[in-house]
Amino acid sequence: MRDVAQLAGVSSATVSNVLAQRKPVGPQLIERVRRAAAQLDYQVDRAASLLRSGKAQIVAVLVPSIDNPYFTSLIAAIEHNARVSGYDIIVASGNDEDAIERARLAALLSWRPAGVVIVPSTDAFAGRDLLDFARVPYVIVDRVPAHAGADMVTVDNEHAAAAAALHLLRLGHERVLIVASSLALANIRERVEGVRRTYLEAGLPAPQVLEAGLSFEAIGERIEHWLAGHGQPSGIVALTNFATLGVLAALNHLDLRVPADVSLIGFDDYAWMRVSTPSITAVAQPGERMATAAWERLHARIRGGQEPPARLKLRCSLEIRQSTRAVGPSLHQAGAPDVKGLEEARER
Amino acid sequence: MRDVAQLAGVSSATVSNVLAQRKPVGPQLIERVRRAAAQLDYQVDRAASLLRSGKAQIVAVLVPSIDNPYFTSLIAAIEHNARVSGYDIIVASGNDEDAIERARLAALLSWRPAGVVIVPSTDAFAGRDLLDFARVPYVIVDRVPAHAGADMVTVDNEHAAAAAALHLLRLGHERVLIVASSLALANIRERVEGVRRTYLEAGLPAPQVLEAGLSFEAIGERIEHWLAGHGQPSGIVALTNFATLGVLAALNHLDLRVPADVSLIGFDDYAWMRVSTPSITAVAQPGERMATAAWERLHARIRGGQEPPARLKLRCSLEIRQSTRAVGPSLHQAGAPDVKGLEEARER
DNA sequence: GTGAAAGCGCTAACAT
DNA sequence: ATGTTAGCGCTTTCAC
Repeated sequence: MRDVAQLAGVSSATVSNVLAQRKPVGPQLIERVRRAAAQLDYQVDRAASLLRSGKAQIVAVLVPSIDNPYFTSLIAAIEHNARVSGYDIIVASGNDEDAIERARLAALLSWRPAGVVIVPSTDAFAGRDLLDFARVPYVIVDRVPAHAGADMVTVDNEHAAAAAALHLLRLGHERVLIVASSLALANIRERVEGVRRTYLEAGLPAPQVLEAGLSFEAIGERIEHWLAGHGQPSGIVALTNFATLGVLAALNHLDLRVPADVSLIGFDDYAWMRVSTPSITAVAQPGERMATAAWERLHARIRGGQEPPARLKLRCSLEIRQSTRAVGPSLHQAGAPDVKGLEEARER
Repeated sequence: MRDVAQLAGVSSATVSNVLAQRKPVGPQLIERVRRAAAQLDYQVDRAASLLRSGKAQIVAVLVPSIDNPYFTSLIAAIEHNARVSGYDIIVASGNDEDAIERARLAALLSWRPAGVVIVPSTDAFAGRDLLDFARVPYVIVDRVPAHAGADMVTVDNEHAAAAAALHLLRLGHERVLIVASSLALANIRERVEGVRRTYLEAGLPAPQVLEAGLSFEAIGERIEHWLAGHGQPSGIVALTNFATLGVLAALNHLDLRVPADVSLIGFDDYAWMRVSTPSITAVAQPGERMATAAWERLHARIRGGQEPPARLKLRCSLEIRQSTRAVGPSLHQAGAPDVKGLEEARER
């Protein structure tokens, strides 16, 4: 930096101000400094900058698992947004465990990131006190703890699940199984509730719920076991992408065909769902929009925004494909009025 | 740190030495310092540490794309290994472009990472000079530039592709299409060569090659177009995961059944390939082993290892599933001696 | 084996 | 609008 200052014939403070666009500087000096910096291939030493200013041009991203494509697509979108604004990202995985989440978060915070994007590993949101103590702006994505005075971006889980349920309902499915990952997560409970309410409001018994776990291998086994013990539903709603995979694995194993033997609605929307045979009807979460919204919130806070924290709920869309088919008498065609009314109420 | 030193009744230098385990310190002092640090919840300021020492406990990971599950699984595995050794990771995407790769790499290097894991965006390996200039240890993964005096970890692409080809050959497939992403990448060319050589050595004409692009939507369209113009092969080898998806999309669209109408071997092995109907025969790359090997190399260099750079080639495995089936007279059952010989030569 | 002191390269506060 | 200067918190060198 000294060299740049010398070459441009200015002080180091001016170089700093030009490069960080902090204080107003005369246009000719700006030009001289820029040229000198370019000529010397100069890059600010982020360590020194960070040490002095106390803030890094970095945002930390903490997700429950880096192996889950849902979270990695979130990371990719955040990375893109952050980069455009000149921030690098550091990532870590909480491994679905509170203790690890805390430990990883502490490590990330020691970089003094300008902001943090966090998907809590559990509803306990074990990292909250660390974040608050560090006074770093943060935004909570996807999983939402009960009480948190912070910005949050999620999807409308109940609405999404209700749309899926309504689709099955219209196709005449009365015996439906919900495959949940873990009911300890609020967003999963909301999804369960969306399906339940839709069925109850239509005057049908509430679907059964299977809590199958977080890893897709385990999920497959549990489902297989459940189906053996409870008999076959006509439709299944899988509430996560791993649950969707697990259901398919189990059905394959039991030699049950989709949608001939059982209809399936998955959660999350991936390329393979479009190309598999049959293609999979699925609830598509707006991952990119979530990431963009989260970044906008965080960026505003980083720049000192003081609006009260808000919770943003985005709508999912139901991508109807080949894995769901009509069975028995269609309630919709039969013109059942309560279902029709429900539809309008929910799809407004 | 001053507080810790005071509480423990020692100098700050001693605190530093204890915490970083740099110089030998008396066991009682170690204990006192440790206790004081714990009591005050002390964490070293990484900025100051970095500024003074010039090295961060960070490794930079640069991949061509964060949207590709192949690369994200690599990131996940690297993150895990690095974390165990006390390093955080910063990630960036080169977006499959040399210029962006260079720019992102420059940004990452300004953090003075202890090491870099890089999957070059193209064979040009545009970041080489930056890495060499920064004198930072690095390891090149997956894609290997022609000349590079650095540690490299790849798979044996030619062998893997040959195994896939051999499988089709044994099943009697003589008219085979290779769907490549981009022939500008050496690893893709090696895969093409593996298939070609296997067929040529068996006395059969070389399979045709379709260069379909990097995005899976584009790939699907190109394949559809190709099939319309060239007629239908009996078997397809897709050389990347996106190519595999693209092939499936195209076949679906043309209403061709797998494996009844055409057999398919994919590249990379994901959960959905196991559970789709039919399940997809695929070349499984040892992603986790690659990441572990890469980390071991890098870690050794970070600690000052001076062995000459080496290229490590790992073996892939062929996961045989339902998407491939025998057609016509099986060359294998017919006991064609050249094929048999080939098999032994390649599967040693 | 331990402590004292210098200084890494930058930015913020202040002076001009 | 620009320059001067102090000091961020640690690690390293050197003296003991």
